[in-house]
Amino acid sequence: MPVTIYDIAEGAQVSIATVSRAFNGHPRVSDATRKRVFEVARELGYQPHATAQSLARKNTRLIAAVVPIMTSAFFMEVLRGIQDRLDASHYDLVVYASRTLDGIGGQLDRAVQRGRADGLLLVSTPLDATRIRQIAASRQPAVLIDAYQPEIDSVTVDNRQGGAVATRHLIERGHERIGLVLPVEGSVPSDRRRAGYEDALREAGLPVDEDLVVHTDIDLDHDGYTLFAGYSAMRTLLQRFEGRPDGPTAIFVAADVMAYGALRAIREAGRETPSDLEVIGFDDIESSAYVGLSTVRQPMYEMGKLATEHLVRRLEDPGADPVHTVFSPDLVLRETTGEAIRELA
Amino acid sequence: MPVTIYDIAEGAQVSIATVSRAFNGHPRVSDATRKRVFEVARELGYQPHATAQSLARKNTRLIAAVVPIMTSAFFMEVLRGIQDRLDASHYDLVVYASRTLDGIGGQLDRAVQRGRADGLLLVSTPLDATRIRQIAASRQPAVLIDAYQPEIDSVTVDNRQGGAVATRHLIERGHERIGLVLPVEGSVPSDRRRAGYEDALREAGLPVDEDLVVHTDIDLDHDGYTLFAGYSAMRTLLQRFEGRPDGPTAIFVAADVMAYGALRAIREAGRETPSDLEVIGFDDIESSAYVGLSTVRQPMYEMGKLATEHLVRRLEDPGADPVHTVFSPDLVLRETTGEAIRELA
DNA sequence: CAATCATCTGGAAGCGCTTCCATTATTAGG
DNA sequence: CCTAATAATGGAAGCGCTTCCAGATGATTG
Repeated sequence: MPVTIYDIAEGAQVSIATVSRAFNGHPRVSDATRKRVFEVARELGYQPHATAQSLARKNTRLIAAVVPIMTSAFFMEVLRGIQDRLDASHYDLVVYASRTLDGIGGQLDRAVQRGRADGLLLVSTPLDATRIRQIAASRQPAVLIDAYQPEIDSVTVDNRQGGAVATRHLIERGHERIGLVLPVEGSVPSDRRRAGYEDALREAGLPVDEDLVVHTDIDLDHDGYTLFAGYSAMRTLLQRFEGRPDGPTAIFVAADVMAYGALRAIREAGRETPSDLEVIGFDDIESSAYVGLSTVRQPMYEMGKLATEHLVRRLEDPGADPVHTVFSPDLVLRETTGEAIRELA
Repeated sequence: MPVTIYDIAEGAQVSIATVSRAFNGHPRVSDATRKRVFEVARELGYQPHATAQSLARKNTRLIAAVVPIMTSAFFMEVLRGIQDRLDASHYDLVVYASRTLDGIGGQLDRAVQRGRADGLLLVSTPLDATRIRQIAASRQPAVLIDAYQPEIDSVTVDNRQGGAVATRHLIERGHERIGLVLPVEGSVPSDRRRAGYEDALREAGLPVDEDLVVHTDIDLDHDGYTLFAGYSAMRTLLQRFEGRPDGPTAIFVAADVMAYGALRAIREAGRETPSDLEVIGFDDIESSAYVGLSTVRQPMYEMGKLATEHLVRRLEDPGADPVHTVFSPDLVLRETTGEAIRELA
């Protein structure tokens, strides 16, 4: 039989109220009593019952994170940031991951169930008006990561600027025919990266050529942010220009994982990176340094950490106005855009 | 004010007991009443309170997963398997991740707290006798993944066989000087992979040369299962044989992520894979197909899924004897051991 | 020395459910 | 038509804690 607060009350000859106060560091408990309580608790191996505490306190000390696509290294990094911040708090993390984007609604339903969690972290989760109302109705504070809604706190990166930065770099390297490999059409982050790509081309007086742009038609349930989607889209692009003189000499791929797929497709086609075709990605996941992939760095870890910081703060102060943090992406140059290979730190 | 079972009892003119029964699909509720209850509940937007249910039912419908090192793709894959199985159940997943191996104890403490979760999934978690007692004392069923203890259910892969399979392949390809790149000494899975490596060498009548083996001395808090650890260990190995005629012509790296690091180190040294140096890894994480890394496949997704299956089953039948499932690893041949590049499916 | 105050403690209500037991209404069986 | 089942429902206890309120005790003050 598990030991309860009653057992230790009996053992220490006090009421359960006092035991509870002792455990919660309430000041109005004499040192002698507190010591006695702890002593008995230790002997009996007492542990407070988390559920009972939750019910009585009206909070669960649980944070729910809703994430689509467990596959991607992006989410891993964000999760690390979340976890690190949470370690410093008394919150535990419930993960609602869905393999498909469609499934995300069901996960959200579970996450917002009354009495499940105290707060919500929504990673790359597209939200329609109904969902927003649902979140509001749940009265749980929420923070979006890699997504934006005016009425909810969010932490994002400036995707448009990132797209521009990547493209400008390729232009500066002398490229005029720059391919763009994208996940599905309609994904907000990549649509904005595309906008940045076009900004940079126009800025440089270069034409925007639809032929150079390819959206994946693969892995739609992940919005195409996968290795295979990048591979397959790149093949499409290569085939499109096969034997033509006006093919791209550089490619901007909207995500590092997709870029890995693209690099593979390029190799399979017997072309070389960077000599035949330069490539730049987006995200800077950990392995990209080793692959030598130039990319636009998104501070994923920091985004997760900061979002959690905001959430924890909002849990203490629910009234505040929504805060939107936008990180600036950084250009990271490596071998796939012509840098010499060098030692890693 | 959130709506409770009392509100809907009042609205439907029944007792709270009946409302509860209606919601839990209890047979002894008339159709008319059930309908009325649901109707009122819908109107009022009622949702059962998860915490209150947990307390009354004495179960949380939560599974705790303890995982070290959120970094690695290995855990991602396992987590996907867990999540997929969980989706088909009514359990949600609490993730206790720790960035360092030392931190894992603290996470475990949280995970086994009374009333926190109904069951435990422990991924690659080294357990000492104290911890095992702690788990037993918590009375939660547990399943180990990528770890073994006689008294606890487990799902593992035959690491020794995997090490042998990888090494045999290199031997068959004509190599006699085969390097071995390992994480820290003392990590159980990699020690067994090493044993397999030695098995294969002896089998073939080749000497086991300590000079060819290198353990990383980097990222010790992750047991060295990192890109950088692989990179750095490989550099050590290359330097050791610099200018010598008896250097390795092939390398077995005990984990794919480490192999990525090793490949980088090889490239930096101006050597080529596979022409100068063949490489085989262990794990077969998703990106390895794209990198063209030969490896030994560990069915990570299936391991996560099966472990969860066992756990869920044990939750219903706590008495059963421990079950130990051992998967056989598969050899996957790609470019780094000389296969021709070919299209991905 | 009575009045006031601060400190410590216990009683009891309550958090929102589930479920056992008892009760009532209904139907079947003889 | 009466009794025995059977079905549907309500009352109430209980899950293990927190916390409000009040009481008791001892210290302080004029």
